[in-house]
This record gives sequence, C-alpha cells and structure tokens, in this order.
Amino acid sequence: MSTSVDLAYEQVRKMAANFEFKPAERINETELSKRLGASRTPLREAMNRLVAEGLLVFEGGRGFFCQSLNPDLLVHLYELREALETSAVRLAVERATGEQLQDIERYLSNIAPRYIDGTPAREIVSLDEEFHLKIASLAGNPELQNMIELTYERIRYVRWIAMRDKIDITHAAHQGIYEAIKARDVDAAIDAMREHIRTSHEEAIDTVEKAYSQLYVPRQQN
Amino acid sequence: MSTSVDLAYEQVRKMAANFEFKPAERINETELSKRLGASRTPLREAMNRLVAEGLLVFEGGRGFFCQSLNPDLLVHLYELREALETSAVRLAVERATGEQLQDIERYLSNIAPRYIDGTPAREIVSLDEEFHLKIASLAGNPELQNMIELTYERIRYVRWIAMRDKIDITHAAHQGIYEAIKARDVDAAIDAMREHIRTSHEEAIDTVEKAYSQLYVPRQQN
DNA sequence: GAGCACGTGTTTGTATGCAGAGTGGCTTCA
DNA sequence: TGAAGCCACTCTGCATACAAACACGTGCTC
Repeated sequence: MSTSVDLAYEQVRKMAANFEFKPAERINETELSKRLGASRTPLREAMNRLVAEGLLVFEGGRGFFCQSLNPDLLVHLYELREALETSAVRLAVERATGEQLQDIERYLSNIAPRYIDGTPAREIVSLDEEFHLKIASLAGNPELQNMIELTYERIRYVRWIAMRDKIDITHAAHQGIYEAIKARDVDAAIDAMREHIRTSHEEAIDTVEKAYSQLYVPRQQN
Repeated sequence: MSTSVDLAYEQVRKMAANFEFKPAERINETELSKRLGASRTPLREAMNRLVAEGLLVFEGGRGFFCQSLNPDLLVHLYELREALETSAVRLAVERATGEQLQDIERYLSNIAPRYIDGTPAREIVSLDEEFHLKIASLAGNPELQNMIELTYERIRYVRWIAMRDKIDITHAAHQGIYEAIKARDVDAAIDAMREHIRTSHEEAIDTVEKAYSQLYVPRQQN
C-alpha cells in the first residue's frame, strides 16, 4: 500500500536529490502540498523523514529548508562515502558469489558503449551510482547499503556538475575495482575504491569551490 | 526554541533507545500522545524522523512499531559501526590536536575508577559510548559522528545485556586505542579499534542468540 | 536619513474531527 | 469442535481550522 506520506516522501526526495530546490531556500509547505495534491499533514511527515536523512534542514518557527552544500559538508560526505564504500568492498570480496560477479561483468560490458563523449553528465553519474550500488549490494548488508545510497543522494547534484571529461577514467576505475574483487584481493580492491572515490572527491571540491568563488554563494543559516 | 515535535522526538527517541517499547510492538499513537502531552500530529512527525533513523519501523495502514533487533540486523549494524569507527579513528590520528588528546587522557584517568565490578552495565555502556564519541569527534566530521551516534542508539539495548564481566577489558582496549592515536600510528589505531569493536560484536551476537533460543522470540513483521 | 515601532499579511505549529482500514471477538454452520 | 464470516470497536490517515509566530513594509521619531 502506498500512502500519501510515502508518495510525498518519494516526490520531495526526488526533488531534493535532483536539486529542484535552490540551496538554503525555504520550502513553502502550503504551496508544495498543493503541487503534490496532498495536505500539509502528510507532507510535513515526509519532510521530517528527509530531515533525518540530511536532505532537508528544519528550523523551528521558520520551516523546512533545502540543505545547502558548502565545501566543508562536501568533504565530510566524501569522507563518509569512503568509509562506507571501502568497507563495502571489503565485505564484497569476502561474500560475492561467482554468479553475482558475472552479473557485474555483464553489466560493465553492457554499459561500456555509453561511456563516450557526448553522453550527458547526469546519465554518467547515474551509471556510476548504479555500479557502486551493485558493489555495495554484494556486501550483503542492507544498513550499509542504505547509508551509501543516502550519501549519494546528498552529493549527486555536485557530481552532475563535476562529472565532465572524466568519462573514460570512471569506466577504467570501475573495471579495476571489479577485477580486484574478482581476484579476491582485499587490499587491491579497497585501494582501488579509495583512489576512485578520492579522485571524484577532488573533482567535486574543485567544482564547488569554483561555484562559490564565481557564481553564487548560498546563504548560510546558523 | 523547542517545539512539540522536538520534544516528542527527544522523548520517543529516548524511549526507543532505552528499550521502553517491546520489540516489534505496535505503538499506540493516541495513548502515547496523551502520555507525552501533545497531540498526534507532532508525535507522528517525530516518529517519522525516527523511522528514517532506523529506531522505529512504519507499516502502512498499521502504524509505527519498535524496530526489533534480530541477529542479522545486529551483524549489519556492527559491520557498519566498524566501517564508521575505523575511518573515524584514521581521521582522528591525522587531525587530533595535542589539546584534544590531553582531554581524552584526562577523561580516561578520571573514569578509570568506575571500571570496577559492581558498576551497573548501563553505566559502563554509557562510559564506553562516551569514549567512542569523543574519538569520533576528533575526526572533525559531524556527518560521520552523527551516523556513529545513530548506530550506537540502535544497538545500545543489546549492549546493556551483553556488557557483563568485560569491564576491565573494555578499559584496557580504550587505553590501547588512545595510545595508538597519540603515537600517530594509523594502522595500530585502526587495528585496535577494529579488534575492540569485533570483541563487542561477538559478545552482542552471543547475547542475542541466547535471548532468541532461550527467552523470547520477537515477532517478525514483513 | 537612519533606525525603531507598529500593524498587517503570510506561514508555520498543533489540535481536532471524520472517514476508512484494520482487528478481534462472536456467532453460525459444516 | 473447528473454521469461516460478520459485526462492532479501535486506531490510523488525512484534511481542515485556528492560534501564534514570523516577515515585511510603512510611518514615525530622533
């Protein structure tokens, strides 16, 4: 069964992850509830879940805001991602079945043709996420997987901007991670994953810092 | 400013973390709202946050339930804890200032006398958490710290039961972790933290498995 | 001209009411 | 006697209403 709360949750979550709110923008509950075709009660319940997940911020007496991504937060989220994903890859090496590995291999060769210039950044990011979530699922730990997914949603919009010209490099990195897991080489797999995330991290930081200095400085609350 | 939602959130969070709901028990909103002196609307908003944090479970059409801790979930949460805390300790080695380290040292010697037989398990668990959160705060990453705290809350009740006779061992392990951080030895610090968590993990699993086989099997929903 | 006070319109915070789904017990029938 | 269906009661899901807090613009004062 899908309730009004679930529906609102999914929609607002998508809106937040797809950056349809301006950073640090106050979200008008009445207007949004009208747009979603529900009343404020279920909408607020949904938004409270998103606060706990870090996609929105709540300020008593003022309402809900889009969480703005400053460089510090981005560093923290990438560190979190590294913590979670290196552990996931460690567990994946231990637990992945041959069948699961074959599935990954098929997936990688299926999507290889998409990794060419001209593919939109959003699609590349989405493919990248898909690969990482597949690896995460090999770890056999739904809690870990869930946190990884959440962290992705919080950095996704930066990656849309950052993911340029890096297309073939990403694909090569994924291949490397996969090979290491297949070889059951824990250290190599962890190193490959860490290196891959750090590269992505640096690009993202670059992007945000450029955005901060050149374009637009979101207003900080608190 | 502290709203009704915040108040309800804090109280229900405490109740959940302190195991005042039976595992997998349905929570009666009307009754609980009366008990907390608020109406159902803010209570439901608070409970939705706790769902996102994993302390409660929501089932459409039936309401909110206390999340029950089965052995699988416990394994997953301990793996998560290991992922988060080994990374935290890595960052702590890099970033901790001398002043912060002195603070930890003072803390450790201040609480040393409490680590004796006869101290209630709940207090020992609380001291243990406090130490780990202090280490986590040295990492200088609020997102990481927040996830560590959340993970603690979800396993706390098992630790109350599991934490017996292990009192001096815990204290020794903490000393070891601290020494390694102070010596800026990343590998030693990570190993010490990992070993410490795994010991705790095994005890917790033991406890839950015993509880499952002997005492009480919470009803699984789903 | 700058800053403060006031008032109005807007938005949030929470209580409440009602419809409908869920639950459990009772009856009835095989 | 056991199981299935029905009925009544309870509880959730959501909309709405109202009060209180906030934001902003205007006018007054220094």
